[in-house]
Amino acid sequence: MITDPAVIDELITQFHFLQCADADFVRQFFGGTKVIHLPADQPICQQGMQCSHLALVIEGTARVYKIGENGREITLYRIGPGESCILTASCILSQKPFPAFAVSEQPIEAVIISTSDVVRWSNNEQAWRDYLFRLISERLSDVISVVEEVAFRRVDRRLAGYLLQNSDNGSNRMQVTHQSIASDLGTSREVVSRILKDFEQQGLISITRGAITLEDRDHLNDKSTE
Amino acid sequence: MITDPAVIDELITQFHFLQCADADFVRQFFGGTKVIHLPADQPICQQGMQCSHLALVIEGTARVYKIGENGREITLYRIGPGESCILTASCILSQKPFPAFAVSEQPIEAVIISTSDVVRWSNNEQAWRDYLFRLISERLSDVISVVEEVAFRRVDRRLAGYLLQNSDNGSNRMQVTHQSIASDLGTSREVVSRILKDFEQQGLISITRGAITLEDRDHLNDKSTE
DNA sequence: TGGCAGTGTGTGACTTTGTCACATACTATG
DNA sequence: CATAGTATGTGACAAAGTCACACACTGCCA
Repeated sequence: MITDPAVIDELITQFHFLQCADADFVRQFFGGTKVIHLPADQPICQQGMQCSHLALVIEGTARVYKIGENGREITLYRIGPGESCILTASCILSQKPFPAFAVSEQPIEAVIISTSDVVRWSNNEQAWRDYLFRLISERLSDVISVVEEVAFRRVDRRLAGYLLQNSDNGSNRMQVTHQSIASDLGTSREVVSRILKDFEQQGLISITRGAITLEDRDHLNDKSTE
Repeated sequence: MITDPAVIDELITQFHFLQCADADFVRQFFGGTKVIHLPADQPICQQGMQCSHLALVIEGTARVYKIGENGREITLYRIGPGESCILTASCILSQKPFPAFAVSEQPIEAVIISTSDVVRWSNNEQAWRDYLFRLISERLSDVISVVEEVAFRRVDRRLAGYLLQNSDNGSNRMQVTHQSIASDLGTSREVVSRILKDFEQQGLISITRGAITLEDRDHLNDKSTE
């Protein structure tokens, strides 16, 4: 049961379906759910698990990823505020095991919904169902983009794009390890290190332990698209 | 408008949602749709297109794939009888352009549904919405599997598995070009040719122009999992 | 019936990417 | 300030992708 008016307010602004839904559903929603907090770097879902709850993220982010036989990882997509782990929903409704892993990256505040509510609302509440459908469509697009990336684009170009996207546009700095980049891109740490060193020698970035600073966004952009 | 009782019968057996839906919807469905026929190897969707119709496949198959900058292709999934191009539905409902290509492989018989019907039924008819949701969930799983394959598995192993899955289990024969295999796996023709020749020299398969015969399924299976 | 276009396959040289086995360097903490 | 844990560097090699061809098979038409 959620009663804190501040939380209720925040939820209503972040989750559009609560605005579209009828009052009865909204009452049910706040009556049957609760807010949880999760520290950073906690495993959320294990591959093969049966999902017992669905989480709607209010604050923080999670990363959904695959692990290969060799132990390498690749990020499928991230879940941020206003979103939810749609794979979980999909698993609940199709009663299949979760096909990937998920961990919290920043500390997470989320609404927890039981499987029975997920199923019941999916049957009864159009706004809720639209929300799920839209989200899963977006994930499908995301994952298709990942396929395109790994199947066709060279690692150095993907890496250049990655740096541009994930660095603070003002300070041009980002706190990351080569390993974490490799895990996002689905390649190995050594490859990332090599290419980064290349970029550094070309004056595009500078590298320190645990952080990278972009020195020349323009040429990096050329690299990423060339 | 669909009136042929044989077609109606076939549709009802193949599309489960027509059995769950209420009589009124079923009447609407057959009243507002029509059956089309499409020869093999016809483009169905182009990347970037706005989808104007949704097709439910009765007979035949289609291939949904991505094309990379270099012209290489990779198959995301196939659409068979009882299924539909869920990406189309997703595009219709989220009003985004289609993010891939689709072509017919065998000649296709399909039911065509207008976007307005897709949207209206999604709002009103639970059986229909469940059908779409289940299908899109499956596609998401499919595409996640593709990511896993291309990101982590070696091409020779993937190819061995591909041969086992796509050959006739009785005759052990399959009619394919190396190029078409490459396009499914997301690699290049040369790589496929080289590995196939390897397999042939090991006595696992025999190769003729446009066809492959499996000679030793057991060892091929070892190859695919080793 | 021989030539010819279109399609399918083979090959070698080279680049890029992934793997393995290390060495080295930085950082926090007791 | 020693040391364990984490982060990065490196060289040798294997796997995969690219490029520029050569060559072979098939169907068709003059």
